[in-house]
Amino acid sequence: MEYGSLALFYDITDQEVEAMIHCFCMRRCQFQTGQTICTYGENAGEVGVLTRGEAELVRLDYGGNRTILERLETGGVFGESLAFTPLLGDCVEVVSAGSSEVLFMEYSHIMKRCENACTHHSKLVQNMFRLVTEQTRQLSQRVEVLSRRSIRDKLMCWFQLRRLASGADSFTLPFTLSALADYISADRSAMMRELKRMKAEGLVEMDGRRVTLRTGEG
Amino acid sequence: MEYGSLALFYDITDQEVEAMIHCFCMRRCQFQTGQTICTYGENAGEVGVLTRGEAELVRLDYGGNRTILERLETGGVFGESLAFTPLLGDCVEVVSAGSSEVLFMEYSHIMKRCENACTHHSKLVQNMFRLVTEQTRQLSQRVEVLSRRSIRDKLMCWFQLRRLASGADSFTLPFTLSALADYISADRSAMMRELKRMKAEGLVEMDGRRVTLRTGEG
DNA sequence: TGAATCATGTTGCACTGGCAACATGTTCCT
DNA sequence: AGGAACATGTTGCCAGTGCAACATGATTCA
Repeated sequence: MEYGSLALFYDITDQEVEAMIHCFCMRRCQFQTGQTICTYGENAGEVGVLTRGEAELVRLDYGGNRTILERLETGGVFGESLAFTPLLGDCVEVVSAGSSEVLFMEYSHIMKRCENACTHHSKLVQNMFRLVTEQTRQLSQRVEVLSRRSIRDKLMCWFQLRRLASGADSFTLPFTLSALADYISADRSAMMRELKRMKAEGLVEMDGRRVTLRTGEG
Repeated sequence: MEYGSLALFYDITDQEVEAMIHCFCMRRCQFQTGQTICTYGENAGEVGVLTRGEAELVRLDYGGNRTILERLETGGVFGESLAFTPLLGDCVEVVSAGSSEVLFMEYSHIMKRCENACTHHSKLVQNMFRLVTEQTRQLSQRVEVLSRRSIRDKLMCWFQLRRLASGADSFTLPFTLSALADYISADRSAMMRELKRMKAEGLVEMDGRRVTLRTGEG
């Protein structure tokens, strides 16, 4: 097992990780498609790392609607203490997409300074920090987009963020148009309509999921 | 100076903080009302702590609109590496509200493990971690609210989060109704209209900024 | 290969909510 | 006390958007 490729264990040797697994009493578990990896509300003090496979952070609200809050790739971390507080009546859980493997650990164990002040321990904390910071960045970008009033403004805002990230006026959507509608929290058909208008006005060009912005730095 | 009361320095003695100030080459600065404490884009590697006073994280977009992204109290931390990436053409800055004092430090200094593996250093990292985690929670709540389609749903979602936080069906708005409209990213007058309807339907009661929810755990 | 499921694309209709333009109450500053 | 600046409250108008209900192409699975 190469742990080094996982962001959480960056700059920590596999031996050190093995030592921590033992020292922190981490649990390693396997999951299959559709299996619930964890349910928020239970084991709130636990943090998980996806060491293999993919998973989805989904919410089931009391009306039965299913929302994908986040898609987790290998290396992704999750845990109630890290982010989402479910609304009363809602249920948030991490579900395995395909076969996956997860390493569970106690949040308090990570944060508590251990007696022997091991180097890898503080590296772990720093890595965790980097991951949470990155998530914060993602979230504030989403807030940025969602706080626009119109579908057009939301799209333009998001496109500009993508352009900034890609460094070029052309970039490829990282997910489907339906998912984009979810992301900007708009009706899909209304979004399609607006996209069509924007294309007609020459604001953007689109070829499948390839987007080209035709605006100055607005 | 009692640093212990600041969340960033929790569980670190004032002597240790003083030592770190020296060791990390932190800069201490004073500001008056309206003075710019820092501008995102410059000194991206710096983190600041508000050791006295209050400040606002504001955005000026290219159209000249001014948005308050966050209000910082004493103990608040800010820094580009922690959150917001300004859109191209936008300008994000921290502005002092009243007289304030700020301690600046290098992000890399905090994260880099120092040679002498000092205890207070890793405590600092842990505290910083807690702060960022808390911010993540705030942001995901805001996303939660903003992703609702209608003003009514946004309000109800936010009210329910407040209820959850306060533990009672009654709670007081932490800011003005105008600011609430900004928070849910809706037109103020439209929000007032919707609030009136909700009151008429008996969903909520309002007396000034005192809100009472009249619903089961929806 | 056929069926099922999903993504994309389109349109009509109804209504929400953004905008502008007010009035009044409250707070704060000089 | 007078006035500026702000918070609250209200209304008419209508563009934009959500919703429902389709059609068609793409992908997946048995």
